[in-house]
Amino acid sequence: MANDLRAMVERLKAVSHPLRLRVLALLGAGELCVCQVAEVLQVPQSSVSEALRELRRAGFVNERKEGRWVFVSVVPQTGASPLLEGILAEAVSLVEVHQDRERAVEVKLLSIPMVCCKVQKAAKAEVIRV
Amino acid sequence: MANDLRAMVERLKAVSHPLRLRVLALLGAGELCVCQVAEVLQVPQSSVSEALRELRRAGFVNERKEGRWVFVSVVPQTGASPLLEGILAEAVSLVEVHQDRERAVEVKLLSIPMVCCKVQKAAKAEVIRV
DNA sequence: ATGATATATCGGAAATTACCGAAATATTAA
DNA sequence: TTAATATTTCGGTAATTTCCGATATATCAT
Repeated sequence: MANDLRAMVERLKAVSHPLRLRVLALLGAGELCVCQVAEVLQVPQSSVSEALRELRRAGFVNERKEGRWVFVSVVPQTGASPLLEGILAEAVSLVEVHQDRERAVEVKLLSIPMVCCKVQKAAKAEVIRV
Repeated sequence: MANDLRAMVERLKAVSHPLRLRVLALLGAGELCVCQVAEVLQVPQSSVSEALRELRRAGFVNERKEGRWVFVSVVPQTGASPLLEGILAEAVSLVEVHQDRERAVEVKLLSIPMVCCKVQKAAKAEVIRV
């Protein structure tokens, strides 16, 4: 990615969004698959997918395919990006981020990813049925 | 300002904009008045004013009134904002920012601020006349 | 007072972005 | 194969943001 002002603005835009910043901050605590992120944050999976696309475009996250799952993580910190460091450092002090990370631990203990999308769909159906 | 995720997103939005990021990075090299910023960056003065309003709202810049001039500067770095530090650290490596800062030195040597708005208006009139 | 300069706000059309359900694609299991 | 699950892309309206000229306000000089 070009090292010019426009490119930096695009990177900033990528995190100037509640969901995208939440996702990045969540991944700061460790790798997750897309469906786990959706389950932790309780948002539509398509929204998570779109958020991750932007974060990838901005060079903040990597992906790793494993079967039908896509695991995403923050790019390794080589000290090459003061911006990313600053964002993560500031984000970890936010209560929402702390809560999301606690919830991620629960989700992982519940032997998800195998069932998390299923869980989301069931929950949605429940809402409709009631 | 509240220390929640929404507030951090608002701060990020404030710099997710070419002009606003340029202004912040320019002020990182030292205090200037509004008209000097407009002269250095060669943009309408109202645009600079609006950019500064957002940067002030985000808590990135301070203002100091002196007569009819408003001098603006980056808030003192107390290490309390890793985000601001990261933004400035990343911005100083951009060629555009380097050029803007060099131009700021010229503008200050030309005994501006007293005449910089006048200069801008004259330049605009010139364009219209030709 | 009048004029000149600096700054802020306003208007409002154009461009951009957000949002999420639905549909498409991919991989695995039975 | 068919079914189930995970992910991405699409559609399309609503909401937001951008941009800058014009206008308003403030301060200083004469």
